[in-house]
Amino acid sequence: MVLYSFVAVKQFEINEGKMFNPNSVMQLRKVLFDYVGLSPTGKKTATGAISTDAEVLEQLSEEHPLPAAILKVRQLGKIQNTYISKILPELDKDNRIRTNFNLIFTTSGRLSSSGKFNAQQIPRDDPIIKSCIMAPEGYKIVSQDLATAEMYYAAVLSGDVNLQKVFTSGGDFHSTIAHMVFALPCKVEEVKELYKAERQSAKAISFGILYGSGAKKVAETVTKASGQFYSLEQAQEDINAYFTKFNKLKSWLKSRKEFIEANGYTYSFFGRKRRLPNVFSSDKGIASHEVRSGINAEVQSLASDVNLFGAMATANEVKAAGLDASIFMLVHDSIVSIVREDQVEEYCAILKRNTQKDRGCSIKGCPSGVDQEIGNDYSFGKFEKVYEVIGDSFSRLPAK
DNA sequence: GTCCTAGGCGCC
DNA sequence: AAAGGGCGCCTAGGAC
Repeated sequence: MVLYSFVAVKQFEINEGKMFNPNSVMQLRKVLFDYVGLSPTGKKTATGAISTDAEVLEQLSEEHPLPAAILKVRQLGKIQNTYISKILPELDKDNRIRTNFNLIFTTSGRLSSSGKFNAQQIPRDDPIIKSCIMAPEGYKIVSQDLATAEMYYAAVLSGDVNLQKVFTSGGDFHSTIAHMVFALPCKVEEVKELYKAERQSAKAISFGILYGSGAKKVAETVTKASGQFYSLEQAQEDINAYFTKFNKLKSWLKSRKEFIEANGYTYSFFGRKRRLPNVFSSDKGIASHEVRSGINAEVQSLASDVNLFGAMATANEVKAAGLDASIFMLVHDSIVSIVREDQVEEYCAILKRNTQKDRGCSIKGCPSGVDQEIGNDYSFGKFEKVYEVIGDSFSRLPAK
């Protein structure tokens, strides 16, 4: 194993009298900062200790090859321990694995999944793992998700007509936003290649709004996603431009913040109460965190509820029509089903219609978009270029 | 052996 | 001024 040929690791093992365990954060800190002599990046954990997370290791890998080796150990270990070695031993006699979908555990109204196998954290870009979920002979797997669901409902709730226009105009969501916000002198379809950085900026800001993040986080996200340094000042400038264009969204966010701060709770569109007592905390950090949670809850709850209503309505209609189709997973904004081959077309139409139904929270004349995929397994045939060969070994390629 | 926290990381 | 929302599971390490 390459890891154990590093001088620093050998020295650690001699001095500490034990084998280096790369999964131990405490041991890793010693090796990186005491034995290799790297300088901490400044990033700290929640409790104030020196962080060794993926972002830190990526940064440190510019100084020394060891951090990259640790990253590799973590990536492979995650897949091995969490997925591969979990699935086979937990199979029932019918070769299926059964999990829990918890209906009342989350504050937003989303389901959660737990037990033998968390069905809501299957690696999205790993076709090997995803292809383990197979339809039986004569059946297909149908997966449908709501396109940019939370931004759609942010547009509905805020009543921001400019933001709603992004959905009525069709086209790639983040490209359209970038095109509008930065007044890009090209067609929307050209944004993806001509104005990559602007699109990434728009995307990061959109996500940032849903989560309540600021310019610092936006700058970090864009820098990481683009591989190009993107300054705090640039991020702030872009955020300002964003809110200039979507000023109704801005005022809605502000009014929700004020309501939450004044009342210590909020209600989602369909009437789910979210209690937020920490807004009254004297700790400003805790109080502002609570406000971010509250604003996010309104959007997340609505998007989730719409998906759940769509799933229930679909199940009812499927039952009434006597179709051989059943939903076996819900992943927050997606519905995954198993459908008899000859009924897939009919099923997809039912699913789409029931999901896009106007429940009093749609943009007029523009239902939320849905994306459907159909396949023999959950990888939907995305199998190419999973491995590369390195010498006499092989390595998993980075996802997408 | 069980339970807990910390740190990290998979998903939306 | 700054502020990343919601989950569950992995291992390490320590308390009991």
